[in-house]
Amino acid sequence: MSQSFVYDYPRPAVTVDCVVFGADLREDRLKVLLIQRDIDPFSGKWALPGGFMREHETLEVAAIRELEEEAGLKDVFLEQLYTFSSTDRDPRGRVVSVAYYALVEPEQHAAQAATDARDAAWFALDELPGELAFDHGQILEVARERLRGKVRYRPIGFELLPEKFTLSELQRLYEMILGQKLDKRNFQRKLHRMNILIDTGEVQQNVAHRAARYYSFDEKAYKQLERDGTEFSI
Amino acid sequence: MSQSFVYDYPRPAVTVDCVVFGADLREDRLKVLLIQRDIDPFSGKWALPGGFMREHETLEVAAIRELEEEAGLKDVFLEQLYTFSSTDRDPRGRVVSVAYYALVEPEQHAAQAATDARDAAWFALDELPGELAFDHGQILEVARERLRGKVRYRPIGFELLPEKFTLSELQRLYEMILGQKLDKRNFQRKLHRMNILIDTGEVQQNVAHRAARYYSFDEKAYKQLERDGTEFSI
DNA sequence: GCAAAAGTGTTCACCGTACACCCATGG
DNA sequence: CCATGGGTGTACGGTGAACACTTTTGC
Repeated sequence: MSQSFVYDYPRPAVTVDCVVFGADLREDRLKVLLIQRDIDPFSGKWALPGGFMREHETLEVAAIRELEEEAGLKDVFLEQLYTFSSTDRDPRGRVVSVAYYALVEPEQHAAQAATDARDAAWFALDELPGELAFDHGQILEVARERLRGKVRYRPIGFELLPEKFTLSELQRLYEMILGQKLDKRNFQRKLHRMNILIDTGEVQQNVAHRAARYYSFDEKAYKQLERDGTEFSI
Repeated sequence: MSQSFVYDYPRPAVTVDCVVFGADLREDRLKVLLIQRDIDPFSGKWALPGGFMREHETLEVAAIRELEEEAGLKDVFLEQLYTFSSTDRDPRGRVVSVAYYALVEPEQHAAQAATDARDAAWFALDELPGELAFDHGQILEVARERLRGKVRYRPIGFELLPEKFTLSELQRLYEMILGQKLDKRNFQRKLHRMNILIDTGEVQQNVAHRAARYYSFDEKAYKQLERDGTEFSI
């Protein structure tokens, strides 16, 4: 099939890069998953997990594969971010990179190094291990901006959250992403009004204060709201 | 440089495709710029203008070049839409396509066929010339959705509009994009409140009704609002 | 004078925002 | 009993939405 492909110019390579944000509710800050490169270029430097797309896979599949290969992460819901194409972004030659981003719980996604990576770890966004490889610092900035914009207009989807969560946890997550404090009463009222929360009936156990209720997302109601184009803002 | 590139897999090709919307204020409807292909695959079919990225250009540059080569369009402000990578989207083999979109005035951007195109023309969105080549019908749908979403949260920028325009023209443009009627008084009040309109002092000439004022966009004020993250909705 | 589009205000309902106190639990 | 976080209501201001008439102009 591709043998018969008529194409006169040298082809650029296509890579995927993944910006996986981890909302560390314990430490109350956002982290990002990085891998330490073990091969040149930028051997020893930290970078976003990612790699070359293969011939028979889509970009999404490549991104999911690379995340597992390089950092041991599975079951991550990725969303396409942007495609980067500066001519000098890779010293090896012409490489176009399609970036994806995701938001997960770092505790449930223990990072572990694998192929081509000396190490894999979570880093707080204000404590990055030096300058990242390639243009990954720039990609990370674009992803942060996108995540902030996204969360402002749409409630964070069920894909991005634990099965069960308390409203305080959800609020802390929003605060981390937006980088600002929110009013507890207003936040709770707004979420309740959206009718996308299901009270699981469970409550926190063994906490030294009044136990919080656990909620889960009402996936059906949420998707219906998305279809209706219902607007939200936090 | 690219000779020394270590990469074991067959490389996919990279193309750009451009969804150029034309707001035809006279006919009160949205059009899209298409070209009729003159080479296989899909010879004779209509398609989005686009083509292969070359080695020493960025995707943006490639998109601008292809728009001029294939349809004679210049000075178009493009925004990246999405990157499509289904494995079967091109019968010639593996092709990843990065789509861009834009909104222009069709009168000021006369389409004319050129390289690889038998013809180039504007089509109303509900009168497309049959099924488009490749997955371009799908790309077009994604672009429509994006344009609607964009216009709902941000006022249409100065890049996308004539130098001078009346508020009715602007309203008709919004109505075309959103596919719904808007209230004249509410629309005008909202635009005025944003403080991004400059009254040019000019008025319509030779119209069989009260002459409308011409406005232009206050680019500086608009960018300032964007920086502030000021929210709008129409 | 008439057809055609421009321009202009008010009312209502809803929502975002600001703000403070009592409740339940473990230690 | 105290420290900790959970949970709740109200008042105000702003904005989106609905709604109709007068003005200007060319013919």
